[in-house]
Amino acid sequence: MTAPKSALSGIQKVLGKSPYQAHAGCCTWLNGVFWIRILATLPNGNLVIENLHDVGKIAIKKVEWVIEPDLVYPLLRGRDVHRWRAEPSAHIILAQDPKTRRGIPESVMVLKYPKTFSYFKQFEGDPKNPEHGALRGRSGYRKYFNPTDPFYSMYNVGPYTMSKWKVLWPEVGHSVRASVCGPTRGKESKPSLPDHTIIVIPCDTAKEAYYVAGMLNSSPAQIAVRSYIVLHPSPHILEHIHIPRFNPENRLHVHLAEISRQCHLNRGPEEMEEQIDRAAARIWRVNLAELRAIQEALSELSGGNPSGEDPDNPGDED
DNA sequence: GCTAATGCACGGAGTTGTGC
DNA sequence: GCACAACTCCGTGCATTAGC
Repeated sequence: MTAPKSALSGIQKVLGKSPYQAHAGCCTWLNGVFWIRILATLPNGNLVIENLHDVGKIAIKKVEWVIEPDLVYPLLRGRDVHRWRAEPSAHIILAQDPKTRRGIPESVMVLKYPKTFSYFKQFEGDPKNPEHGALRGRSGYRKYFNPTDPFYSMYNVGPYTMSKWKVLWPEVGHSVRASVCGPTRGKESKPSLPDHTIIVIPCDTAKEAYYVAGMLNSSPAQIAVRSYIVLHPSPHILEHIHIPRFNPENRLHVHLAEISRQCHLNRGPEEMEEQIDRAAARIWRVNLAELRAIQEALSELSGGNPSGEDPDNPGDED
């Protein structure tokens, strides 16, 4: 760990193992098949979709298809998650049972979701000699699944993936840019699913999610993270940053959750972030002098941008 | 307009944990 | 101690930006 000396005493109060567990998002190994754009909704509810054929390194043919809406979820990519903001930019087809951690059996797919199954079928590849760029040829499928498992099975999909309330941050970057993501509003009330470049903490309630995001985005947590990671703020962060379990009876916790919620509504104006820092500092018992030292050190590390947000991606451009 | 530098996301492989 | 399962971590290469 490297950090300015003046900030060390404050940072030490933040360190420790967290009771929360973080997970990577779902891994497809062939995003160009599973990631889609919805072009239209038909009167019977079915969706006209186009695969995001050009998102990945592996060339995929471009396809327009009609599928059932049941297995389509909003997709959060790394670029969709910012500090205090997470907005899905595409959709993903999840033909997976989070409990068995296998794809939905083909026999069920044929009966219940024949259009979605036929969509996948065109990308299946030769079962005996699966080529690169086919679903059966995916490195992960070959490594983790049997040829008898559904050929559209995915990885890193568990109950946490389907959690209604989540705290997320992108795995790529020099800091944690945390945001809360709840169920989508309106007709399509489905959880947004993170891709595998996003780290997820499942939460029971909205308040708990706002509390955890507030703690992670606070200056004490930010500097602790930045003092030891190089590029990938992965789930291991919670092995080092101690975030006490949310207690709805604890007024400090509830207060922090409320400010964090306001930051999400207002995209984190500076005066609110100062309140976040102070509330988080009280929870960690970091005194005011230590907090000031941390904020100054963070400002130096960020080149005068203590929030840790990318200067070219402030998150309030729209 | 071209080249170099930088940032970041995708895809894959290594590591750790668990059960027998 | 071994085999298998689970999943995190990171290298590579593409896209974007900056400098000339």
